[in-house]
Formats: sequence, structure tokens, C-alpha cells
Amino acid sequence: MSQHRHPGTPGRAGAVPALPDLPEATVARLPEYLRALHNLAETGHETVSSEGLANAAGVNSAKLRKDLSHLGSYGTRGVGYDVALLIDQIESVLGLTQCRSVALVGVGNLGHALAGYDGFASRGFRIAALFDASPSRVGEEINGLVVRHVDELPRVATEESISIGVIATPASAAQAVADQLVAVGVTSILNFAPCVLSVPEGVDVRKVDLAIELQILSFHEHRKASLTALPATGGSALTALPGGLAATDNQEAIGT
Amino acid sequence: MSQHRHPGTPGRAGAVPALPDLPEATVARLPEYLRALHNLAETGHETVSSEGLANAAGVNSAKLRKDLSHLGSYGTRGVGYDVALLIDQIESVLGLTQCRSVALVGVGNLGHALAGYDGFASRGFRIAALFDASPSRVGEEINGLVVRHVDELPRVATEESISIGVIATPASAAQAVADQLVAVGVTSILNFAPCVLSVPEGVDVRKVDLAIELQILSFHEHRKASLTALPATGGSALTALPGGLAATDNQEAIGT
DNA sequence: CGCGATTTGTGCACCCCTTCACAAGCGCCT
DNA sequence: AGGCGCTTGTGAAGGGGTGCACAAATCGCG
Repeated sequence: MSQHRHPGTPGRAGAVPALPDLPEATVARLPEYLRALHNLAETGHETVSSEGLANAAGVNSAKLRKDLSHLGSYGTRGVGYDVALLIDQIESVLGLTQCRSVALVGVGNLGHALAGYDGFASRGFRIAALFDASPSRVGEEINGLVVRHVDELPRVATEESISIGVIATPASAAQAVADQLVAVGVTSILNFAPCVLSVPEGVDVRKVDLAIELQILSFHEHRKASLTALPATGGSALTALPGGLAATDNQEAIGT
Repeated sequence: MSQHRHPGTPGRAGAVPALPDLPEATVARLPEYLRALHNLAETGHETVSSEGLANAAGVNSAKLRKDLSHLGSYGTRGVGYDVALLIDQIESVLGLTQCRSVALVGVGNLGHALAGYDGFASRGFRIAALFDASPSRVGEEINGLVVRHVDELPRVATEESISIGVIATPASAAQAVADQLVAVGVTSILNFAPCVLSVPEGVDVRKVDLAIELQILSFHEHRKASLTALPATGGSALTALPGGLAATDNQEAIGT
């Protein structure tokens, strides 16, 4: 089980520009580079060095160069990278040239916030439809969109050509919703419900679990606390950092 | 720069029980195991095999065994793992035996949802205080907590002994908030703002960026679309999966 | 009491990712 | 035109994670 057998571009299929088969770790960082590049563009920068962009994105400069090299040579030695050109390239690789439509299922506490989150629209995603199973929520209008019953998903999906489904339901409902999304042709799912989803091969699932993030932090907090078994202050951890704060710029690359 | 120089437990410091120095990848999976174990416990299971728990957590059984072996031998060969015992062990390692207090800064769209999210409390985290910089939000009551001005952070932090800070502000305010959190002794930060935070060494930052998750999905969607350059249907991606849905149980372990 | 079925714990090989270090290339200044 | 400084792109080394395959250990049953 869990055979990651990505066919591997069988050689004869040369219709698309490149499809360089990027490493997953690189793909996960490209959006961060993109955000940093947009910031730079707004600040009036025309070019940026790998060092500069790496700092803005919070990574090592060598890593950044290797990442960018995977999608071609778009830098100029001695100068750096053209910001606008690089933005176009990354957006092209990520498939952001077309605006993608998102269906959000589950308009509870979290789903409500996601529906109103403007960070999606500003990055090329359009929340095309909201769904919920609870009759008390169906009909409600959020951010200019009316919440529909989840049974309408098939009809609406064909109309809006949904490309990504977001699940923000309780865990008990998540699998059923995932099945429905898959049934209408959705092959990319972002799951906020704290549970494992079973999906057919070819469907990508990414999971975001807020409680898990806190638990990982808790572990490190726990570890740090037990390492600091020496100081005399037996009470709280308010040692108040002698040196000026914000001294370094490391980002503690844990996980991700 | 970015020298990850975790001191490495200099040998003489043997006061704490174990501190097995777990691999990061393992730490990131432990919460998932814990959730699966709680489900099993509620369903009445007393023991579980590595295969069973691995399925429930969506990972390989060999990986699970290796992960658990890092925190000691708590299984019985030929039988499996004692569910209750394993729960205790994992919670102990993750430092969840004590209830940790969380300070949430930024009660906008997302922060509002986080403040009301019951998934935190059910896993041992207590949202102890809410902060915002906007006077229009200060004083509002959410889930039984009153929103305070961010300037009160120092006083409240000492009273409540905050151990984790959550930033749900706009990106423009995030760095300043992080600095304030660090100044009052917080050494673990969960950042929802789309930006890189600079923090002193010893402070852990985990970042959750919802738009980035969508962009990663977009890449895979884009790639899948270009690989499927063959079929006659020129229109949308509604090929409707011939075989019965929910056939396999792979989870497409992309990233994380 | 011994044997077989079952399951854990782990040595090992493989692969991906990270990081260093440096050659190649580009622009600018003289 | 030539040289110099700066930056990219990349080969190679090292580390960490994953998964296989198997030995060790435990239980139950005859």
C-alpha cells in the first residue's frame, strides 16, 4: 500500500513545454518564493540576488539556487534574478496562470473564516461555492456567496468547474464529503478535519491540522524546559532574554 | 547564517528521565498516532497492532514501529501495543501532561475562528487570552474570553503563564507581535501570517499558510492536467472515475 | 512442555534532500 | 580590451528518512 508510483513521464509525451518533475520539497517552497517576490516587486525591486531572495523567504541561499535551477536558468550571473520574470516562471510552473475555483464544504467555525479569508483571492484562487449539510446554515450568505446544501455539489461542480475541494467539516463527516468530491471529479483536496481520508489513486490530499501544530510546538517546549533544569528561578519561564531581542534571523526549520 | 546548532545535550546533564532526542519527522507524526489511539480507545480497543494503528494514522506500519521504538519498547511481540499505555507515553513525550496555555493575537477573520475552535481544548490546550490591536475589537467577548489590547500582553502573560503564542494578524503586524511575544518569554510561536518571522535562537516558529497549501495542490493539479493530454474530452476534468470510488487508501504523502 | 502463529524491534540498503565549495559566466570600471 | 568582482549554477559529500526483510520475543494450544 501507499505505492508512490508516479508514472515518471514515460518519455513519449512531449506536448507540454517542460514539466521538469520537480522535487516535492522544492514545490513546497516555490509558493514562499513567490510571495517574497511579490513583496519585492511592490517595493520597486527589479532584480534580486539569491541571497536577498533567500533571506526574504527564510531559507538558505544555496537551497534557493538549487530550487530555481530545477525550473531552468532564469538568473544572470553577476546580477541576480529578474523579479518579474521569475514571478511569471513560478506562477506558470505552479499552474497559477489560470484562476482556480475552490469549493469549500463545511461552513462552521473554521469554514466561515476560510470563506472570508481574502488571502485566497489575492493569490489566484476563487472560492466558487460554499456547502454545508446543516439546514440551519444553508441559505446563509457569506462574503457574497450563498451556502448551498451539500447535495447540490454535483450540479454546482459541473457549472463552476471546481478544481480544488476544501473540507472544513467535523471529522465524522469528512470521509463522506471526500467521497462526494471525488465522485464529481475533484482530484485535489485540502483537508482541515482531524482524520485520515481514503481516496483513490491519483487524488492528492493535503492535511492541515491546527491541533497537531500546537502539539509539535508543545514537544519542543517540553524539551527546552527539561534542558533548562539548571537555573535558580524555579517559577515561570520568564527569564526575559538579556540581550536585545530579535537578534538573529534563524527560522528553526522544524518539519514542514 | 541559519546555523542550527542545537547544543546536543553535552553529556553531563542527566537529570531528566529520558529525552530520547526524537527525529523531527517522528515528532511530527506522534500527534497523528495520538489522535488515532484516542479513537481506538473510545471504540473499546485495548490493544492494537502496528498494522492497525498505522492504517488508522495513514502511514506505513514499518514507519510506525520505528517511530514508536524511538521512545522505548512499549509493545508486546505477538500481541501489539497497549492503547492506554501508549497514549500515556506519547502524551508524556509531547509534554501534554500539563495543560498548556495559549495566547492568540489577532482576532480578525481567522483568529475569530481559532478562538472558537474546540479542537484545541479537547487536546489539552487552553486559550488563555485573546489580543488585538484594533480598538474596535478590544472588549469583544468570544467564547467566554474578552479581547484585550495587545499592549496588555506583558501583564497578562505573567498572570497566565503563557507557553505558546499564536499569531493570526495581517502580515504587516506579525513581526512586531512576534517581538512582543518573545519579549515576554514565549519560546514557541504558531504563525498564520503569510510572512517570515525573525526570532532569536531558541525560539521555535511553525508556520501555517493556507494559501501555500492551495498553491501546492495547484501544482499537482497542473501536472496531472498536462499528463492527461490524450483523452478526447477537451472540456472539463469531469471524467467521473469509472471504478467504484474510495477504492484504495493511499494518502499521497506530499510534503509535511 | 514444546511448537507454531503472530507481531515487535531493527539492521541495512536506498533515496531524497541539504549544504558546501567552486568553476563558469556576466557586467563594470579602468 | 582587459581584468576584476560579483553571482549563478552545479558536482559532490554528508545526513536523515523510508521501507524491506528478518531475527527475537510472546502467546496460545495441543
